[in-house]
Amino acid sequence: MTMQELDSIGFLLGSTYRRVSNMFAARLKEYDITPEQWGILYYVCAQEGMNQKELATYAYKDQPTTARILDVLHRKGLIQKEIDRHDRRAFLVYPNEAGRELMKKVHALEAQHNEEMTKLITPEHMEQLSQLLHELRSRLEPS
Amino acid sequence: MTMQELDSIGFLLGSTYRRVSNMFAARLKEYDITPEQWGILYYVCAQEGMNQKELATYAYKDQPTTARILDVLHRKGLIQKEIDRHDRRAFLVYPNEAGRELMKKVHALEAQHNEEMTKLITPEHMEQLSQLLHELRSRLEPS
DNA sequence: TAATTATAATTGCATTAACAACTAATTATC
DNA sequence: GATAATTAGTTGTTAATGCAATTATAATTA
Repeated sequence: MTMQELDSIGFLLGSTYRRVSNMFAARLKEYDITPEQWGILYYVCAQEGMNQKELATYAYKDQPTTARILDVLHRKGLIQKEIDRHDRRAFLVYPNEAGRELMKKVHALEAQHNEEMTKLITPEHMEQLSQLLHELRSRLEPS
Repeated sequence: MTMQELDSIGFLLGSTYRRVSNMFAARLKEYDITPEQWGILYYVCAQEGMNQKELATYAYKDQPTTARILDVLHRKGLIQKEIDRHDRRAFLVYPNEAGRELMKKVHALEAQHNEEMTKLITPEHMEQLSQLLHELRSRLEPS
C-alpha cells in the first residue's frame, strides 16, 4: 500500500516555493543577499521614494516584515531613509549607489534563474503556471 | 508611469503561498494547530511508525525543521515516539488517540478550505495549477 | 479648538526554515 | 575485528513571517 499524499493546494504551493526559493538563494549567496531582501530592494529601486507601507503592499508582505528587511538593507548600506516632510510618521526609502548596482546585477541573475526554471517545464507550462498563480493570488485577500 | 512588478516565479509562488497559508491558518486557530504542524501530523497518521527522516521526505521539509515540529506535536500530546529496536539512532513516530482525532477533524476542515480555494478560480484551473506545481516540484532537487 | 479616530511605523513573542556543526550508532572496508 | 565512512538525530545561529500591542503623528469630527 502506497501512502496517500497530502494533496492540498497550500501544501503544494509551500513545498514548491521552498525548493524554488532555496535554489535561487544558493545563487544569490555570492552577492550576500537573500531572495526576500532582493524582492524589497527591487521595489525600492523600481520606484524610489516610496514609504514602508507602499513597499509592503507591492512586496506582498506585512509592514513589520518589510520594515525588518529594510533594516537589513540599510545595515548593508544598500538603501537610505528620509523623513517624509509631509508626514512625519513616515519615511521615504531610496536606494544608494551600491543598492542600484546590486539591483542590476541581481536582476540579471534572476532572469537567468527564471530561464533555468523554464527549462525544467516547458515555456508554455511556465506561462500557464504564472497566469494561474496571478489569478489565484488576485482573488485572495491580504491577511 | 505604473511600476514594473517583480515577475519571477519564486516571488509569485511565495506571495501566493503566504496568502493561502494564512487563510488556512486562521481557520485552524480553533484547533490550536498551524498548517505546518498539520502537514506533519497528517503523515504521522497516514503511515504510523515512520522515523523522522522518512517523515521529512514526505513533508518536503529538512530534518531539523521536521524534528522541531514533531517536538511541538509531542508537547501537545498528539504523537509519541518509540526507539527503533533495529536502529538505536532512530525512533518511530506514532499518533496517539488525541492525534488521530485531531487529524480527522482537520482533514475535513482542509477539504472545506480546498473547496473554497477552488471556488476562487474554476475547478479546471485549480486542477491545472495543481498539475503544473507537481510537475515543477518534481523536477527540482531538494536543497 | 478639543477630543476622537485613523494611520505609519515599531516592538515583542512565537513559528517555520536553512544551513552548518556536532553526537551517537550503524555499515563498509581493510 | 579494527578503522573509516555513512547515517539518524540534535543543537545553534540567522532569517522571514504573523499577529497583537504600542507610540507618534495626522485627519476627522463634535
